[in-house]
Amino acid sequence: MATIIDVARLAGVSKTTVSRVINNYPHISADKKKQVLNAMEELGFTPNLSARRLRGQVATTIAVVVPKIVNPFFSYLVDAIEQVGYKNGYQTLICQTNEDKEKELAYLNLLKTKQADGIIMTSIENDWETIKPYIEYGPIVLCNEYVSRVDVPMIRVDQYQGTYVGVKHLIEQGHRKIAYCTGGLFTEFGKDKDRNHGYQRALEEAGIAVNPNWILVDKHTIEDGKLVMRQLLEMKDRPTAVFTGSDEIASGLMMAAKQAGLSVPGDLAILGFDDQPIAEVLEPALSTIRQPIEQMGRKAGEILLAMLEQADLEPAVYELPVELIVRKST
Amino acid sequence: MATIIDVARLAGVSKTTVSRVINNYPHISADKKKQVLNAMEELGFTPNLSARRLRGQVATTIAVVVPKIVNPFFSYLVDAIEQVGYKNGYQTLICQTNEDKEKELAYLNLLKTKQADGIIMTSIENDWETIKPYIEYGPIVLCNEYVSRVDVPMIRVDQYQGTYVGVKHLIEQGHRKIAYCTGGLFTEFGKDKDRNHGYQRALEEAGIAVNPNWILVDKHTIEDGKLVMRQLLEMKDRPTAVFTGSDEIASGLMMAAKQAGLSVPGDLAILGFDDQPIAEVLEPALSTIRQPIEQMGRKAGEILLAMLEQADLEPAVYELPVELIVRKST
DNA sequence: TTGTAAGCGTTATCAC
DNA sequence: GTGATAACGCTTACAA
Repeated sequence: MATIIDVARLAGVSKTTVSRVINNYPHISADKKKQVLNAMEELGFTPNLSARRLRGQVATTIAVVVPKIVNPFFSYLVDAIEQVGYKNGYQTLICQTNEDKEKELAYLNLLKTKQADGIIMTSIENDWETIKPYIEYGPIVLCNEYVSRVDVPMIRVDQYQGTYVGVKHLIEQGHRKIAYCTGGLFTEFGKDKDRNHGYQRALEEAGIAVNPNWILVDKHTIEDGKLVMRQLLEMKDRPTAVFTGSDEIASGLMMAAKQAGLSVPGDLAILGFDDQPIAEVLEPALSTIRQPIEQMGRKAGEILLAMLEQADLEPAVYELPVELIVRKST
Repeated sequence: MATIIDVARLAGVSKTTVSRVINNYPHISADKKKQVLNAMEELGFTPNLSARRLRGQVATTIAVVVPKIVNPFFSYLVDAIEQVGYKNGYQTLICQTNEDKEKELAYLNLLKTKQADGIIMTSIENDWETIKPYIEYGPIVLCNEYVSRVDVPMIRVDQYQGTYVGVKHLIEQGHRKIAYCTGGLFTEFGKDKDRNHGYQRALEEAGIAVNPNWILVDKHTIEDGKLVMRQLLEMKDRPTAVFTGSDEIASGLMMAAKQAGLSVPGDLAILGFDDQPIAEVLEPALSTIRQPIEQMGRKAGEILLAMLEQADLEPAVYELPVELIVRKST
């Protein structure tokens, strides 16, 4: 590989001058600049980023932490972020935790070792107290996931509202026995908390009590959805509608329901979350809560880049709207 | 950030010794080693990778070039590669070209600048002659995509066989009017070529002539699929079956077909390609050609890592089997 | 077994 | 406007 010295030699200037050309220094004579440019061209020179990183503070890489890239929600998010990054000359490092705490920490260390200049986290495995110290090493932006303390910028959708509106919609369709099937847990943290509250609040307003048997947690995949349906079928007292935490669980539910001879939404109404491509191709087409994925990704990317340019950006919470999409499954 | 020098100072040894501990040098006294380890722990030391890269030849990053990460085929491929990488201490850099030649070249430059130690390409935008010179800078493995000259290892499935078997299956179901709808082009290069040949060969064997009106190229998304269906509907002489290049196109086709009141497979048989999750949830469930995505990714990762360890690995072609999955749409 | 010192390719500081 | 030179943090001869 050609280095700055080779270029300098060929152009008959010092390496300082070459460096100045690379970095668009203002005061360089036109002819020397041209000589350098020619030499760079001739040698096929590309600056060594490790060296630049080691030396100065070039920021060129952002890392995106996702739990599972095969989940369309996250692949679309990554897509949006990557586009913003690329447009601004940044590379995107994709970090898949597979919901592993260790792996998440390993990826956070990218910040420490300056392999990544900033990180966008779309999921959180460790406690916030464990993660927080890393902001010392570079900007962290939370996108999709969030925590109660505003130490870092957070891009979120109003999960409470989304769930509330969804469950309310089911109630308006005449349902009183509404199951709740979520990818998270039924806990008081972050995203889960808000969704839970939305569910509870909607029921409460309609004077309906929560039935703990109908709370199904930690469900993620199509396969999980099928399993859940089997569980529901075995119940003596069966819900007539299910609010799900993702279109994928909803898909599994719908498949298993149809297979069991249930009509959707006649015997069982199913509501998804996300509005992924799959929602539209299902039969009946899936009603769902649309998350503005692309907007979220773009916003997260833009904010991280802004923080990289001016380190003192005040962390804020950016809330994006969700939307109820009524199709045929409810 | 703590450096090797800080650790050395705290441990009361030279930085060489620290370096040796980091790199598991054999001959170090147990107590000095312990001192160093303690010091590293206390300071929360993490080696600076830019420095290591600049100095020696540590390989820690592989890049995966994909056209579109939101395409499940590629997100599953990336997933498999990432897992292999992580298990062996490598990071995975995801490079999305969006089918842009410039962007592909920009990503190939990662090799040149040693930001990536090796690259797995799952798609190719530029001519092979343009890409080939980059192998000078580091190993390149082709996975899914392939070219006729074996300059680099290639992991591929027998696209010819897949297409041939699929089309033959349609013929066996009694179809004689079979459309061909592909993501690529109807050309004589790489993957496209083999698929085309498979289609032509199967027809030929059954004594059926190719109808150019039924060759639809450059179709990728669900939306494309819908559009294609509209095209088909306008034809006086309509095919009774469609071989598609991906489950996504097939989904779009199926949606539009049902909307137009056509029964699948009664009025129109539809065959997908890939066997993505979506294939199973469609109604009727989609018959398709299954690609061993996970295997492909794993193999590609393993081979790249092997090349990184021993540079002189002879490039070979690894062919993986495809499988016809008959469901309800054919 | 351990330490000293040179150097990887770049940029910032200072001098001219 | 241009050029020496010293860092950045690490590894690796070479010496001890």
